Amino acid sequence: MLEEEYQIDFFSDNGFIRKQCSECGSFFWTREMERSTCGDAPCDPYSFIGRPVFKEKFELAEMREFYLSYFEENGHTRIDRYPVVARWRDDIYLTIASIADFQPFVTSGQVPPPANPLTISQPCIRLSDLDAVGKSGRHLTTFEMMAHHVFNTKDEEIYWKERTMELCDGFLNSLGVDPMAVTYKEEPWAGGGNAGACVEVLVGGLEVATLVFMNLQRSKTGDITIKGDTYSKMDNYIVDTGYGLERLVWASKGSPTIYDAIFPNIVSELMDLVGIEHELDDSRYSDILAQNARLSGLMDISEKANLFELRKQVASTIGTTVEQLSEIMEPVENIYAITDHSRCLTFMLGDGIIPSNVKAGYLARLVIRRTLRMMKELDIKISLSEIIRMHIKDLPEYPEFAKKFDVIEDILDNEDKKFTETLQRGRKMIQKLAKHHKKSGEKIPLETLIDMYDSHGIPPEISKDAAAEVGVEVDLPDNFYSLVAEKHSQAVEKDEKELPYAERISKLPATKRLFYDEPNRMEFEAIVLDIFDKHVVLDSTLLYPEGGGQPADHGTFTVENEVLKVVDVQMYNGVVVHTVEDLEDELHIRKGDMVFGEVDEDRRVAITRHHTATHIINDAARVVLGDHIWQAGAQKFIDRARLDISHYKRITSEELDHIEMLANQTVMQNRRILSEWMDRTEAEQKYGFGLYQGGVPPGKRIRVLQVGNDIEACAGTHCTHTGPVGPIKILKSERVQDGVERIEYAAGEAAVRAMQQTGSLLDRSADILSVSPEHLPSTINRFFVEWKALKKENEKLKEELARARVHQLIEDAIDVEGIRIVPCSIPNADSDELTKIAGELAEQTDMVALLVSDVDGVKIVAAAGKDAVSKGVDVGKIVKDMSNTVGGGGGGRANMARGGGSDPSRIPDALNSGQQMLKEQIRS
RNA sequence: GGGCUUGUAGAUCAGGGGAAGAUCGUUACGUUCGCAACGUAAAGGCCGCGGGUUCAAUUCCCGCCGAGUCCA
Repeated sequence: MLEEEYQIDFFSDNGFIRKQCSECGSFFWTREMERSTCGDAPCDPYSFIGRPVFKEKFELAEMREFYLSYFEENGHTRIDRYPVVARWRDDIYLTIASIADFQPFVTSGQVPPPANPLTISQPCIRLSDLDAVGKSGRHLTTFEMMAHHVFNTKDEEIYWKERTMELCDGFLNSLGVDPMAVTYKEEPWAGGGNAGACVEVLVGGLEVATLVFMNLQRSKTGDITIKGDTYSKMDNYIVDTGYGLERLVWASKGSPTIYDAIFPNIVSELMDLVGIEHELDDSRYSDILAQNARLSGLMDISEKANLFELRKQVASTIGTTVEQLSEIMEPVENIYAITDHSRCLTFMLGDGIIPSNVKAGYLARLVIRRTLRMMKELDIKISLSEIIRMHIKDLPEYPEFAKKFDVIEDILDNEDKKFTETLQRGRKMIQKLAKHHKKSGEKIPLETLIDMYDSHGIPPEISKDAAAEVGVEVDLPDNFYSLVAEKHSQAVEKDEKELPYAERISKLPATKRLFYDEPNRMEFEAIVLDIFDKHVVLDSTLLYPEGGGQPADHGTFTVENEVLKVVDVQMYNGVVVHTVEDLEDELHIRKGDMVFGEVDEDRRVAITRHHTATHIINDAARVVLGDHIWQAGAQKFIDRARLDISHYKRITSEELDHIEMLANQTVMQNRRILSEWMDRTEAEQKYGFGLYQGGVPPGKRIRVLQVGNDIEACAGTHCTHTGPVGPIKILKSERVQDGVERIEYAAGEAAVRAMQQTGSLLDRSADILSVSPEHLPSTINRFFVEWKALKKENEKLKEELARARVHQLIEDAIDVEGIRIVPCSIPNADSDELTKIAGELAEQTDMVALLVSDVDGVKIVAAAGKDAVSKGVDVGKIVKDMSNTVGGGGGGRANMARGGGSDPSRIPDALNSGQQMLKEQIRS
């Protein structure tokens, strides 16, 4: 990053000088002439612990309010926080920074910001340093990023670097900071395809804010290189700041750890429960924690080796051993981590994440299981939801969480149960394996441990424990989890679908979409703006382009008696592109032509009904299942539609019936469906992010659709009233992932057809049994029971028959050197019968049975008694040979073999040769 | 979205191309005044569903359905 990027008048006007850090070499600005280091770790250690840097102590709510009102007073509009689950984005699951709220559409300039300049305190979740949480004294999974943002365009600049620095410095001063303790460090920033100059704000060795001046975007032809990538200037340039609320509170209190600063009540309550004295007043005790935090500020402790190093250093400075120190630290660290994790879960679950085995839900489950494990380790008797209740009480600024508590409790009980089951299963598996290894006197190999974790979710510590109980050792390397990561091959990055003709399309004006204002009109005239291959762009259209889970309309274009079938319609940046079927000698249609267009009405109507039905079902499902459900996807077809919703249990058939009934009641009430194009920001403020159930549409204005109590941003086609949707029939539900249920249903004529189909299925089935459909269940049950009884009886009879034959066959046996052999053809006996007879015969230890039957080709079964086998008889070989003779194959063991073939005419030959072989085996 | 594991008796699981097993539970009988315990015996299986390969599939292959789990 160029030096000139940091030549800001603010610095020179306010007595700052630019220096180069004697430790790390980076440049920084300071008011203190003598300073030689940049103020950042590891060049400077934390100096604020025990020596708060601001005039007074702040609690979280106080600091948040202080910050927001400071920026309000300085011309910023305060806006509400966004959810911690980034539902408006498909590239990240969690909101990781305040700027994430405005990506991609606001930052790219497609959508205006809700206010400009604005200020916000955005709760964020980052799980990347999960292992350090609790141990480092400063890491959190959840934090609030307080920010002021400015979105400058090439036409209008609100403010840029000067004002940003001024505001930051002013804010710190109003907190009563010692101006000499503040340094501003230069640090190029890059992330998410953007980059820019950045100033890190350091107070007392702690980074409390980052000021990013985002004005670059990644570009292959760019002339600015940062961290190996090339960038070029953007038309828009954005002030992206981030002030760490929790860190500022920590700095204001100067407590040994950030945890003691931000949630002291819950920490001490948990300490009480575990029976640890958390005596921050005890200077020796708080010294240990402070020393730990100071030193860990200087290193990355995500590696176990580094944690040990940290312990060693802390132990030596306070004059104790690593073991003693660990004994003190570990329970405390776990309590810090539990408190942090449960706060994280409060936000996650409060904002509606449902734990699952995929996506954002998996992250929630990951945190839940870590927390439960630590709670088990410390033997904390209260439930996780109780801890969450404490957080909710501590966070009155978030009244929305309290309303969700009952659901959260239910979800967590469920998760606890599942985790316990998984662990039980795991213990059993490990112990079984361990017993096996104990016999051979080996350790359990690492590979097995990785498998247990990877495939069954058993943490290696648990595996180790379980194995130890059986007395088997386990090697558990420090880098276990990175070994697991290695096992997962790098995912191949798929190529972005390159849009053909992108350039030509970008030059065309947005197509007028007529179907919103005139939903019932099916014919139109329009002018051809451009044609490429089979793609036609018009100035206006009635055909709906695929989007929002609604498939494209079909239809026809007529130009001078030539009819073209439209088979696909897509929209790119507001330009609707129609694809027609086989444009033969391309010249039937030219730029500037007037075309007569017609929509395939049956298709449109069917899809429209299903789309409206989707909203009705969603509304009904929320009533039946609860407010936590969230649309996770939807697709409409001509004959049915499906809706995926987040829900933490399986939907029961009673619930499904209830949903279906409510949906049909909504239809029968023939309620009006309201649709309105609204300013995006206004809509968000009025209806919240529930609008974006089906995804976030781009654009300044969005179409807000109200069906029953369901209000969503939706660009699809809809009935004007609920009545015309017609009957709604739920077809089935399935669990598409853990935590996501799919409901499939048909509406209108499709529903009638579906009901007719099930009806006819019942009628046909009932017909076969000559009963009426209402007697089907009992009749089928009777048949099934009878069938089982008959099967059993049949088996018994075969056994009896076999025994009966056995007597006869024994009499016919041929004696060969003390071994009685029975070569015999038994017509019409199936292979089960042969097996029973042969088995029965071979009970006699000196007997060999060679049985052949002509059922379904040829079946051969042979069995030999013990004595016969010890004399060298191997019926496996014999059957193999005989089977070959009859055109098939077979084999088995020396005492029992089966085979068969397809040529019954050779049965005598096979029997003869088998008999010969047998005699040879006995004699040799 | 990608990977791995898994579906066998009411429950927990073993087995594995050639006659479906164990333990617990259930029932009956024996012992007992009765119960527990013990002994003896029995009942209980579309080996998840549908295809394929094979003389033969619960077993191997493919698809579907269900369950579990790791990762992005």
